[in-house]
Amino acid sequence: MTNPLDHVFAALADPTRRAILAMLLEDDMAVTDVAEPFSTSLAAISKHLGVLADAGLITRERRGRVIWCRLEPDSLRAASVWMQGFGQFDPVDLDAFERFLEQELDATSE
Amino acid sequence: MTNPLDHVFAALADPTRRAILAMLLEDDMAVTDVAEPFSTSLAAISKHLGVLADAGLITRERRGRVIWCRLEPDSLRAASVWMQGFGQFDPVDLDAFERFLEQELDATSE
DNA sequence: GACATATTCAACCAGATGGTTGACGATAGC
DNA sequence: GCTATCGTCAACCATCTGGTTGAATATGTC
Repeated sequence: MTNPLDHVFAALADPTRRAILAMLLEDDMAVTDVAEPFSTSLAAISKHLGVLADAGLITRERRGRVIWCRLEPDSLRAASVWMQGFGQFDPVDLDAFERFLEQELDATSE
Repeated sequence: MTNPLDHVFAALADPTRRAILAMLLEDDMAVTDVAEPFSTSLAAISKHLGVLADAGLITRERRGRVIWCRLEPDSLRAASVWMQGFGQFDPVDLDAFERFLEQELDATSE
């Protein structure tokens, strides 16, 4: 009834969550470390991580006291295929991608 | 403050709106014709079209009594670049895209 | 001008969303 | 066992969202 794409796109619609994904692109992170650069509460970030996990965009694994978050890029495949089908865009332009990430991270820290 | 990507992804998060975009992929359409296959009210579809227009995904042009809706695929480019940057996915797989569209349109008519 | 068609607007409603704070459960270290 | 740390849960709040219905606006036709 609810399409997986619903959850993926809804998860991506929030700038905080996109910033979190960008951070996880670098490396796996503990929840506390994910929350550190944001001015919102840890509980709010925990909720965001829940939304990302429900969409399949990340997985969380407890190791001792710490819960590690890992990006699951394959979960974006369906959504990416959907969008490419509309635009028939050029192949991956990583320079443009870098620019977007910087722009978004700047906006986050404002 | 609000990123354009926010609006694009939020617009794509709704299955009715994705179905509308798929319909417009075929050809430009009048608002009434867009609404026809859906069981919701015309006013609801009009709101969806407003969301899509705000995100830049469609444009609307009045010609006489009728307002024509046109897909603006270029507006997906930024979002597509963002996603491809994460997944480094294969180039466009149009077969997979067709399957998604069919799946979504089936779900819409249920 | 009167009427029909096409579309939006306004007011409303129920439910989701993103945020907060404070309490709670789980684990590590002393 | 006590205590500090990591993270979630629960309750609450304001705002957004997707839907409705009925009125309003704009255009075409007679």
